[in-house]
Amino acid sequence: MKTRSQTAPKPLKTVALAPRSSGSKRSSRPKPAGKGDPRAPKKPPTAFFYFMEDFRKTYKQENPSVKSMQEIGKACGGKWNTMAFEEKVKYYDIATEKRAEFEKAMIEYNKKKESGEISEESD
DNA sequence: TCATTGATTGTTGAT
DNA sequence: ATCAACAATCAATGA
Repeated sequence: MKTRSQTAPKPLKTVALAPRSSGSKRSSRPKPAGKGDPRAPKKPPTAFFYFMEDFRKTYKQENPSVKSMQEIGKACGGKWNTMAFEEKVKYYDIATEKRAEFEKAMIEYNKKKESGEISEESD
């Protein structure tokens, strides 16, 4: 409800009227601004990641032989899909709070940039 | 690097 | 000029 995301597939507008007109495939990010940013707020882990932290331990206990995150990741995704929203909401809640802080940090970060770019702290 | 999914951000297109 | 949507990249882990 507050955030725009949260897996809320809403009907589009422009897309409905103009599906893909103006052929312009923006393949790849035109301007990777977040590459050389001095102190750009990094993205906080998503609910899935938080769940993974907990799942990792559990999975490791049941599968001490499995150390590859690749396999755990698949297992995580599999279970994540079977998990009830009530269980997931718990991780969503954590991630949501983190995002709130991240958003705030991003706003200030943008302001700084707008103000006059951030001085690269000469260490 | 790989895989998982979610989330964010940026750019562009259209009105 | 502003809204809306898309699209791609990134986030951590652990060998």
